[in-house]
Amino acid sequence: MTSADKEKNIDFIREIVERDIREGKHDGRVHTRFPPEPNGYLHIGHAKAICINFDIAEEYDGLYNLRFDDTNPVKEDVEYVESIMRDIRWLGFDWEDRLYYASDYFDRMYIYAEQLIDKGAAYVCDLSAEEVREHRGTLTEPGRNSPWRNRSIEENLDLFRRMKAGEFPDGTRTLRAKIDMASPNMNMRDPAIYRILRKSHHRTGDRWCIYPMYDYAHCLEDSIEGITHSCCSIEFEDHRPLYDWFLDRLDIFHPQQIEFARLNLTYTVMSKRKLAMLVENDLVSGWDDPRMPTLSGLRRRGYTPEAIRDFIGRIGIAKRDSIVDMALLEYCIRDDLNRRAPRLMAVLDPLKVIIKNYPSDKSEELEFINNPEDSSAGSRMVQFSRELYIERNDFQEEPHRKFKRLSPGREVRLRYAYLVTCVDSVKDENGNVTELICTYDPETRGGNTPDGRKVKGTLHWVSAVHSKPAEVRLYDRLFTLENPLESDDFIDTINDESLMVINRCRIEPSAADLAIGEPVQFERQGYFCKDPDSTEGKLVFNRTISLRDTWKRILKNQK
RNA sequence: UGGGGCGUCGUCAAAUGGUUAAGACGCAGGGUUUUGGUCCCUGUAUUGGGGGUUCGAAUCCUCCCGCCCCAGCCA
Repeated sequence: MTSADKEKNIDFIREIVERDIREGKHDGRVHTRFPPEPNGYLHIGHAKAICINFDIAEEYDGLYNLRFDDTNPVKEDVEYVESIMRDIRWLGFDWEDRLYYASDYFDRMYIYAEQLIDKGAAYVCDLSAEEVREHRGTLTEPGRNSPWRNRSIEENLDLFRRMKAGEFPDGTRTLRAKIDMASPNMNMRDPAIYRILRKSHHRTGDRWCIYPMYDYAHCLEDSIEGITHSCCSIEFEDHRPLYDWFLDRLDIFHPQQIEFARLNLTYTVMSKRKLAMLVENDLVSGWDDPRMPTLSGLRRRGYTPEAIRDFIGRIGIAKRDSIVDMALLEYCIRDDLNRRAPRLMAVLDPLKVIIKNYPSDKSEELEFINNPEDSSAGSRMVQFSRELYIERNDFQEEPHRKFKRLSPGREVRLRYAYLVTCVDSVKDENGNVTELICTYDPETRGGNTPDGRKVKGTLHWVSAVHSKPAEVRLYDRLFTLENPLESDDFIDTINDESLMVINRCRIEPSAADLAIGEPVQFERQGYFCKDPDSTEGKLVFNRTISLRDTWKRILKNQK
């Protein structure tokens, strides 16, 4: 692609970045960061933030940092820092040696806080949390100044040092920025910048008993790292004046905070709290349940990083609230997997087929194409024999008008094998078909017709003796509502059929050799991958996504 | 009812006063096909509402309406 062909439409953030480069701001340097708090697992909403920050840095020859924003030891844990790093690497990003922790800067932040006090821009406040709230005012009424607001610099310095030294109990004092208790922006009403908190930190242990607050810490972290563009989600928009205030007061390197809308997806929820609720109430099997929008869940489900990044690229970046259609994500994973997933035959709901005129002591190898979309994927040999399984719903005793598959007297193709005709069926006492009797045409080996005759249907199949049993887990959307939050209680809208386990599946033997998570297409059905629950003797597959199903649509449109 | 932000196809989302208002997904129809898959083709909006400025407005002004965020010693 030449530069003239390049897509001209860029998002507003890239526009800002390009303008800054053009104008030589920060010497044309671009440096971004992704700053998760290590207090939970990453979801696809985080993937958007990661891609925005990291892709932009890459596109403009810049750098990106991974930084853990670990300023609140109450909620944080190393377990999360590990899972976060694993997920980001899985997405395909490499922060090289630029891994940072807010806690690495605690000393510098403390020094900056003393500077703020020195400048008369911060004070130690003895109000309780409750009293602070009372003084803050409301959305429509201004707040009142703290009685401690006009302490001398010396007293503030002394008190702040003693806070650090551990002389005061938790919660008894805070360091506050001295801004404006009447500001229409609540964030500017003398926000707390340090609190006393005796809680062991996962990295600094018990070295500190005071911890900086987000608004104070975050701009400093960005500044210290020389971040040029600090892209965050939109709820921080009215924190930006505070972000700027600290940096201006301290007169240090000043990054630009830019806000964008968070990602929402239909038929799921994205808040950490709500996802946690699903886990805690055993509504899902864990954070990596394949129905979860977490990166670990999507990974286990069989989503690829390429599909997720493609998706993020397609949804664009803007500031308005939106709910992206899950169908777009599904399109992206199908599109990716169609190109790369090798094909396999698997029968989910087996119906026995006897090929009457095929010798019972015979079997033969037939050549199957591994991926029609990728000739380099080659072919494989698959065993054919007298007794086979086909999909139960590929047979209709009294076929629907548009049904193209097997029915009494009709000839269809068994993919890559032979044309067969159904001549009889065996039923149980309830009248259910338990077995089909067919004949095959030996002239049609490979599924070709030397006489040029056409058949409408082509079915997948497995050989009864050669195939292996498997458990298959079919997933559907976790919620029945496009927007579960429109319900009084989103839990009520959980889809009872979001997980369907089927146990008597039969699968082509080579499936046993697949690695955990390796994507495959079960022909005519969908994309699947082996679940970590698989053992030596038991194959377990997750359905990542079904193939598009126009047959289902034909039936639906008829109703 | 204070402040901040946002309203363009069913869903995302371009358009930066002059285009028939991009594109993608979805949906509908058709073609190809040894996967009812893939692929290909066709169709699918006058921009929240009213006034105004202008030769010309989704873009500018104005009034209204609607949605989101903010009253943690969370991030």
